[in-house]
Amino acid sequence: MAQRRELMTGSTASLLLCLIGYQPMYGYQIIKELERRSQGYFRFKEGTLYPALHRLERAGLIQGKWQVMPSGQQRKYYHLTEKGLSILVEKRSQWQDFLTAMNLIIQPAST
Amino acid sequence: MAQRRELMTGSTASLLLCLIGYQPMYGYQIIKELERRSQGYFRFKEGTLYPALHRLERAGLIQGKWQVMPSGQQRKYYHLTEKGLSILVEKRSQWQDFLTAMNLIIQPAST
DNA sequence: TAATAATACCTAGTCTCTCTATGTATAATA
DNA sequence: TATTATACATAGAGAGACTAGGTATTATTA
Repeated sequence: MAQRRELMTGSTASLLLCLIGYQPMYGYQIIKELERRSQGYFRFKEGTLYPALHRLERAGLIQGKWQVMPSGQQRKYYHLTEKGLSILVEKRSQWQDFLTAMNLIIQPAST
Repeated sequence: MAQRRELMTGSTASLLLCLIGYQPMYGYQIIKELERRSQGYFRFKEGTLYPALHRLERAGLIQGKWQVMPSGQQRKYYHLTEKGLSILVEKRSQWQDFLTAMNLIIQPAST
C-alpha cells in the first residue's frame, strides 16, 4: 500500500504479462483487475501502467489493438506474443528464485 | 541473478536492515553474508551497497562506527538504531503483504 | 438539464535507486 | 614481487515509478 512503490520496480512487467496472459486486456481494465485480484493491494497509477505497457510492446512481448465499442468508446486491447509467453514463464521462475532468496534472509531459520 | 536488478529495488533496505539487525556488520561483510545466506543469489555491487548504507544512516535507521583492527585495517561497523528496528519490523510485514499480493496474481488459484 | 464521476487513453518531468567504472589503501598469498 | 582479497568511497548513466497535467466519451445524479 503505502510503501509499495519500493517493492514494485521489477514486479510490474511480470504482473502485466501474467494478467494479459490470462486473456487480452486493455489498460484501464488491467488496473481494475490487478486491484481486484490482489484484494486491493495493487493500485497502479496511469503514469506507471501506460508507459509500462508501451515498453512491453516495444520489446515485442505484447501487442495492442484498438477496438471500438458499440458505444463508440475506444479501447486498446493487449495480447501476449509468443515471445511474451516465453518471457512470462521465465519471469515466473525468476520470481520463485527471488522469493526463495528473500525468505532465506528475511525469515531466518538460523545463522 | 541475471534479472535480479529489477526485483532488487525496494528489497535492498529490508535486506540490509535485516542483516544488521542480527548483529552489527561492516559493508564488505554484508556483501559476503548476503551471498552466503542466500546461497549465492544476492551479489551486491559495492556501488549499490555503500550508497544504500549511507542512505539508511542519513535516515537514522542505522549508525556506523569506525573500528581499527589489530592489523591496522579500518572497518565501519553499522548497527541498528531504535528507529531502524521499528522500520525493520514494519518492512517485514510489508514484505509479507507484497508476497501475498504477488502470489494472488502470479500463482492464480482461479479467475 | 447541468454537473459530476467514471471510463479510457496519453506523456513530460521529477525522483530514486542500481550499476559501471574508477579511485584509494592495506593485508595476504603465490 | 606481483597479484588477489579485503575495505571503503563516489560520479555518472540508465531505468522505472510517480506527479501532474492533458484529451475525450459515457453514465449518473442532483
